[in-house]
Amino acid sequence: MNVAFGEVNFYSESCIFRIFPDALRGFVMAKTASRDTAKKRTASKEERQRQLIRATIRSVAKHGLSDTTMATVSSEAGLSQGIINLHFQSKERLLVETLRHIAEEYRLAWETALTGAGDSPAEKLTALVAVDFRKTVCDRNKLAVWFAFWAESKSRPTYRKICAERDKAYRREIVTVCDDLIHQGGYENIEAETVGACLSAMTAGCWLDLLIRPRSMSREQARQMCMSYLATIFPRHFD
Amino acid sequence: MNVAFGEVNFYSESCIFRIFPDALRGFVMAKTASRDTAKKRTASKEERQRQLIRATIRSVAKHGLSDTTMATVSSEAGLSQGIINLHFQSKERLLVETLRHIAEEYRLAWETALTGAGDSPAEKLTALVAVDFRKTVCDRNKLAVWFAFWAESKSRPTYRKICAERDKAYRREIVTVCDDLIHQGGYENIEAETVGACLSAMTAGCWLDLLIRPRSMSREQARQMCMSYLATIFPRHFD
Amino acid sequence: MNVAFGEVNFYSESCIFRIFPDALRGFVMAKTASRDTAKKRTASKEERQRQLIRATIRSVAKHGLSDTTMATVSSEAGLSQGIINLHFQSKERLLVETLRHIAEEYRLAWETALTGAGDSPAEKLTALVAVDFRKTVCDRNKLAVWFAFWAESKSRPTYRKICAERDKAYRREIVTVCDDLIHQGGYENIEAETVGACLSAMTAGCWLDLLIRPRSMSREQARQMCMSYLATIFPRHFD
Amino acid sequence: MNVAFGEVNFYSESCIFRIFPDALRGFVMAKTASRDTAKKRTASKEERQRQLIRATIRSVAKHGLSDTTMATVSSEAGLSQGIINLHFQSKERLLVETLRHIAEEYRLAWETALTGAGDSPAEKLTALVAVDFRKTVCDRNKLAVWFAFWAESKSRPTYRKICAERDKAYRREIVTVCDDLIHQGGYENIEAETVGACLSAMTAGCWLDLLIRPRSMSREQARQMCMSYLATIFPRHFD
DNA sequence: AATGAATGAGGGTTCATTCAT
DNA sequence: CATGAATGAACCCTCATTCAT
Repeated sequence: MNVAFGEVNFYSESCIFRIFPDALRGFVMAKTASRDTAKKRTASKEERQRQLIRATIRSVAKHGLSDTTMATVSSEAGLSQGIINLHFQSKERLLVETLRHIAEEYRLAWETALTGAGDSPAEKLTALVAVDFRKTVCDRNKLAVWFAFWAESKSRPTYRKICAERDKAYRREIVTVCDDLIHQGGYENIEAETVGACLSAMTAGCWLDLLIRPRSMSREQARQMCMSYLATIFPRHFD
Repeated sequence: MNVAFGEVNFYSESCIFRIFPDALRGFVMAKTASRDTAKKRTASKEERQRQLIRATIRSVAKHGLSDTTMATVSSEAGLSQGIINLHFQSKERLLVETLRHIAEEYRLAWETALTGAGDSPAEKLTALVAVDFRKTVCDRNKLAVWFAFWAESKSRPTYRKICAERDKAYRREIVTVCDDLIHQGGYENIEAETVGACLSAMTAGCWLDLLIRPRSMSREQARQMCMSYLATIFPRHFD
Repeated sequence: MNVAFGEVNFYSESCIFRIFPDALRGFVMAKTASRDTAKKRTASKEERQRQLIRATIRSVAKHGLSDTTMATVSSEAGLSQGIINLHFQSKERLLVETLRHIAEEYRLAWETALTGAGDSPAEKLTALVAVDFRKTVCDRNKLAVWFAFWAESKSRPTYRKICAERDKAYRREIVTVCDDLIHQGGYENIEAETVGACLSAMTAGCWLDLLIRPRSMSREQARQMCMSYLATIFPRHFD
Repeated sequence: MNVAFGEVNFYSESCIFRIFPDALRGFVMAKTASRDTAKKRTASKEERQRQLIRATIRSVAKHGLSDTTMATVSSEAGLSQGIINLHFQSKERLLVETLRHIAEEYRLAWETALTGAGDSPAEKLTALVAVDFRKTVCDRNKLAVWFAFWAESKSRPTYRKICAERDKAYRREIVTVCDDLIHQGGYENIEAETVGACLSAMTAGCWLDLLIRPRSMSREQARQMCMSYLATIFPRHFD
């Protein structure tokens, strides 16, 4: 009934431990102890959790974070009331896992993109920008979730921490790549830090536009905007 | 007791009608009709509303929008529970009025800045950027409110509308100024629209950083980042 | 604006002390001590109270007792919020005085009617029945008030007491008249008590119909129903 | 702990569908579809609703309609606060359902009585009058509820409608029976309509007395009063 | 593992009452 | 005498959580 955007190929089976890195891992491991039946149950357990996280994303996008209740989520998932407490113990934990999920998914996306990209810094930058605006990452539902958590992160250290970690890793990567490009490309007066900060800021700003004024801009246009910025900074490598 | 950030010079007395432009204006006018006592009562009424809006901003910043309740707001204001319904009828209206207030304050800020700035497009752009990062506008509490409403605006047409209006006016202005600069400065291949979009995106992105990673960047650094962007686009007019 | 039924000649000036027999009397007396100005103030004071009682009747009729608030009453009276507490100290007292008022008005009405009627028991009975269905007494607003208080009287001794007093006096009177008629008219097997009870019950039942099914019956039809009952009981005196 | 009056033989199990005739029927049917567990749950659900309605009746009788709150009802039922909204969505619906319940119970009572009575109109009339004053129908708590709703029915179309329907059916029946009696018994000058109206009015009036002056009259005395009225109208069939 | 009836704390709101003007 | 802004207790209702099934 409720078909969400980008649910296909949600993430590959192999990386399940990245998705629930902290608390759940031990739990999952414990359960996986005995073989076959356990495996089945475990799989089903994870599936349920992912299903609920997907439902949470849709609910936050549809109703906003303040109006997302256990009821909106479980009904969005087509399941019963008590299911969330069964799998996540509390609403707070569901939300945290949801944030962690999209953060992890994001990290996975650009790490994968980097591996797939060419070796040159310019190609890497292009790949990183492309990731930020590709369908699965830049899905409007997920943007709604990002902004919901960012908005609360001033008052919720837990959210802030998760966001900060995601951000730090990404920023480090982009600065490294920029630094390479600056040195390899002979761009003397440019600071990698500044370019990284500008590019990140621009991306976030574009995401905001895509979220609240979806008609004003497409994902592709947003991407080109960021590329045009790179072109002014690194004229000999982009256009 | 509760001293909020940035309450000094909240806005000048003269521009009260700009702050409550729609519904309240008629009301205020009517009440001000008869002399002294009325004036006093009216003043007190408006003062209460501003006081409550300020308290709302602090509460949203401190607890987040989901955890902002009538109790947190009224206690932040040092007043009783019923006061909000007395002045705003409902929580929803208080929130809308708070958003409207911030939006109007923002518009007023850059309009005033434009009038005070020199005649050249470059000076105007400089002034516009300066406004975005000046203390009263770029106050972290207010940023928290902006992001809170942006986050909900996908699911709340009312919020979206208010945000969109604010945004449209500002964007139009900035594009006009850029256009002037492009033509007067002889920048051929540059589109004013794109520059405006980039600058706006960058500002929003910087605001996000200032909100959730306040140690990573100061307002002044953010401003310089934006100026540096302008410098790469309009090298003969900025540095 | 709000013109109530039967507000003209609300009750004659002379019987003011009947209307507020208990608590208010001392109060009023105290205030009347000094002459002219006092008289004026007192008059104005009573007028306010009557005005508020009339407003209460309209409000109970319009909104029901559960939805009658200090606000509905004072706005119905065209006066300010605090006025009721000023004159009646509490909502409860306003309601009690309102009940007392219509009870007293009712008593006054049939007492007056009896004095005006002929000397024969039959004429008296006719007059008593006529009172029950005359416009000022059987006004639908007032019926709503009667039933509102009757409905609550099981749980409110104060209401029950006032209602009971009104009722006892009336019943005594009607039984006396019936008794006279029985003896004078030579109706042997008839008990005055029973006839009185039946007639009272019928009246109350007709009032109910007039209140909740006003189209099913007019006041005049109700009166004739009661008279037809009397005709079957006292065939030689009514038809 | 809270033993209510007249809870014995609340209504027979077989007639559950009469009690919730409209909205609930479909629901109940749907739920009863699958066997045992469903049946059990459904039964429990209905039981809860009846339990709450009984508690409502007691609360209205004890505190009056204005002072009947979700808290008085749920505590009277020995259940938690939220239970009412769980089963009836709102207080208003609980009240409406309570009125509907009493009305339906009343209708069922006299319909059953008619079937059980002899074939002659006189026997039927006797049965109808008996029902009006039998313990389960003429319970003082239920009378309090009837009068509470009648009192509000001027300002609440929903209540008025439910009362009117109940009344219309009953009145039609009683008029039919009277008509039969008039024709079969050769009572020429008597109008069935009038007798029906008188009898109904008398019943309502007696109910009022039983409610607010319970010591002045017993149910049996009230019944005899009504029978004595019938005896004066139809002397050859009653005494 | 999953359900959904039940709970009760806490939410927004109403409203009788107070009091400075 | 009269007003109406302000209070805060108590209202109805929601919803995260529990638990019997």
